[in-house]
Amino acid sequence: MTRKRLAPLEEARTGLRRTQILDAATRVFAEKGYHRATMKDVARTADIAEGTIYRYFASKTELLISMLRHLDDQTTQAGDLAAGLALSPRDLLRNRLESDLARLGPRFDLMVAVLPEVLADPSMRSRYYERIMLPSIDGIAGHLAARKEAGESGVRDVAMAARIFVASMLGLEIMSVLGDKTVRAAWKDPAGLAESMAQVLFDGLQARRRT
Amino acid sequence: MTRKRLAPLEEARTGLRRTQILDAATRVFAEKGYHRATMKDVARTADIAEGTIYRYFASKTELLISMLRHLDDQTTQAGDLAAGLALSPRDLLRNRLESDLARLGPRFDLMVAVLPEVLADPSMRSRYYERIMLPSIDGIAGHLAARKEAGESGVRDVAMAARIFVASMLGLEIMSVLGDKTVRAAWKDPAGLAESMAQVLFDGLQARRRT
Amino acid sequence: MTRKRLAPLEEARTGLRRTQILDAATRVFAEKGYHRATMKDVARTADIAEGTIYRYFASKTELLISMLRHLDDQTTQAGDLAAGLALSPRDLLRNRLESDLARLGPRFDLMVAVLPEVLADPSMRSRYYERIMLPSIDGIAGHLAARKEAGESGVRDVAMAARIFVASMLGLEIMSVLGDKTVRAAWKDPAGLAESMAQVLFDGLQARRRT
Amino acid sequence: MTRKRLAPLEEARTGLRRTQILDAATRVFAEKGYHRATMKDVARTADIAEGTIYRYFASKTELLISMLRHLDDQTTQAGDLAAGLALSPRDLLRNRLESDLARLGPRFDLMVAVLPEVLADPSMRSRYYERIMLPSIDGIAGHLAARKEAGESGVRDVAMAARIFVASMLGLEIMSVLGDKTVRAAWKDPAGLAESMAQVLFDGLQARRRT
DNA sequence: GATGAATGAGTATTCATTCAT
DNA sequence: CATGAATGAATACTCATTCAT
Repeated sequence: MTRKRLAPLEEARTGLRRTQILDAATRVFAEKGYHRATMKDVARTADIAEGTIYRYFASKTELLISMLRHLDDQTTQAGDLAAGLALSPRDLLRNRLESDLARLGPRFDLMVAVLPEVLADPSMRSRYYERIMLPSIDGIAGHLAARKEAGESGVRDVAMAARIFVASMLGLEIMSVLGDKTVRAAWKDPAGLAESMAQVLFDGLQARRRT
Repeated sequence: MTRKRLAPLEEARTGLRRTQILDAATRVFAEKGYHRATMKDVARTADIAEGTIYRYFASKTELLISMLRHLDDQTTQAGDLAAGLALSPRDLLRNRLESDLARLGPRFDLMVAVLPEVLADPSMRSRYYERIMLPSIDGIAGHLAARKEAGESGVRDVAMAARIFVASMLGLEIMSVLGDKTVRAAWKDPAGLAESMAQVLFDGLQARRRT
Repeated sequence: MTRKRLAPLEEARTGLRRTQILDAATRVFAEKGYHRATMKDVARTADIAEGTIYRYFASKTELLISMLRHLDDQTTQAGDLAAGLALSPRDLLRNRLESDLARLGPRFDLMVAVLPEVLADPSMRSRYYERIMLPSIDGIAGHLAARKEAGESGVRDVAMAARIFVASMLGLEIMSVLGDKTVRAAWKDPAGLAESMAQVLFDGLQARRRT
Repeated sequence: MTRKRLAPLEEARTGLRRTQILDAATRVFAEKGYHRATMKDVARTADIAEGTIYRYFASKTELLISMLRHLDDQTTQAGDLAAGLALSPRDLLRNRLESDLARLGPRFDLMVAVLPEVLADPSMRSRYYERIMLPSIDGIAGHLAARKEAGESGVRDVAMAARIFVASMLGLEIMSVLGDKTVRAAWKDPAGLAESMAQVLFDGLQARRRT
């Protein structure tokens, strides 16, 4: 009863704490890597006591999974955004890229923090793949298929094309993490990057450009 | 002294042991992740005693760095191979892809073993980037620039295009690690994958296909 | 001051709360053991907040000591009860057993909760021994001595006999805690158990039975 | 291969280490109680490093269980010793007591170390009961039954009588742990204690003594 | 050289206790 | 008075590394 009555207040406070901890963890994991980062580091960064973390997250792993869920949510939202639109492939590409890039502020650190451990831990790979990567791929594949039927795209293997598309985004993110200055600079000019990728991915590398 | 006198024999033996250990480490790191894998795991897999590893590698980190150097060497060799050829962009793409795919047997596990930890550890990121990724990028950028000058390619931003190219390869590898069946299947048919990528990356996604 | 003025009301309320907490602690300690039981467990069982416990008991240890004092009081009362009676040894035995068994409802859990920790903690052993066990022993020894003088008992070593008597009761309680079904069943029929013990302890195990 | 060949030497060393650790743990657990004793305490007492313990025992719990097994073995051996003999109940009693007391040197500390935790932990109660207590009880009950058939004992409820017998031993041990000087002194004179118990348990407390 | 037992620093996690509301 | 969120000391356990054999 009392528990339910104070719910809104409590929930707000709980949410804040969770966010506070998640943010700290994101920063620390991104900086030192999941394993090298200690719970003490996270606590210190969040400016709370070690024990407090465990009131909000059952374990270090749970912390990581919650971070994954964040990525998850954002991906879902992005997918929904693009879902209703009937864009040309080129515009889909642009739209997609710009929205991806827009979400990058929060997402980038999150990716850096989460991805290495996801790649390293077999049990997390499938989780990440199914909840985050596959929805992205399927969303794009759906669009491509629609455009192809409408005769606006000549791609033969839609499934593979969508994968190449997503792969190039992921690859660029990793390249950025690795410190490539060209990519990092491009990242700061979403429209420009979108155009570059559109050019390569859409027009291809051949001489005859789209007019 | 003694070291020098027995050099050939010793070196051969030493090389074998090192390879044996490195192979074991690659397998174990790829499977469980660098941190979750213990030196005991590596020793067991290499079928030697724990202490023996330390006769060939100063530390666990050193083991990882040696694995990085392997990737390094292979990349360099591959770069050299392609360096002399004056291919059309499309053929460069194909050539590159097929050679990459050909090196995949040994390289794939190595990537899986090494990449997550490279991404996680700031001090390794630059090492990996400069020794492995940048040479790849530069090699491709050089070709593209040459082709562009020869009027065979209409790419505007050569640096970025090369990065997108490399990024898509990297992204596909990661996707494969994550368990994507489509990519894994494609991986087994190098020529087909090369063609798919050539189509997307070279011809682009637009309606008018190159014929 | 305020404390004194509201004394009766407060005391009553305080007593209730204390009892409520003590009961909960008894149940929880008996079930999970003193160390495995957390203050949270106790609070939850008592249906109050964790912090509240500390208004009535200074610490977890204090809680245990208070439980000991309960056992203490009951033992003293029981001793007093039997003190005035001039029973035959056999009737003393029976009387004693039945009163012990009668007090078992509350005492049994208390014993289970308290004894293991008492045995484990050197500083509590003497406390328990002097306040609870020794009075029991002395009470019985006194009776035996009186009966012996009256020529009604042939026990040589009264002190030891009393100890064996008390030890067998204690041993049976422990056996019951350990799950022995025979003892547990006997426990439910106090008169029967008293008779069994009387037979063994009083008549002994030899062939010639008292009739 | 090599593993098997060095077995005898290794086994001896392993056995020594195990004993060394078990002894230290026994001492420390008996002195401070299982929970208050830290693995560091055990290591320090055994004069080894903390980590070494874990080469021989998987966990602190495992250490305790191994101690239980020791009690177990001793009980079994004792049971076997008495098994073949066809003693009168009184001599059985004596025999039993003396052998129990003889085993007390090693067993006493072990009991003190193990019993409190056994009583406190529900999951260990049954283990202790079934492996240690029940065999003792059954051994004695068997003898009593045999004697009863031979007309040498008039006990009605053999099962209960055996339990009372074992209970009194257990109770005395606990009393000794609690610091009772009379029992401790008696403990040092096994024959005397056996006689006292024989007198109480066998002849009973009544006036008419066995002639 | 090879071995693997021993080491002990390092860490996630628990839980009695405190104190602002 | 009651609450329960916050605290941080305490501790079991792991694992890279060493070194006597």
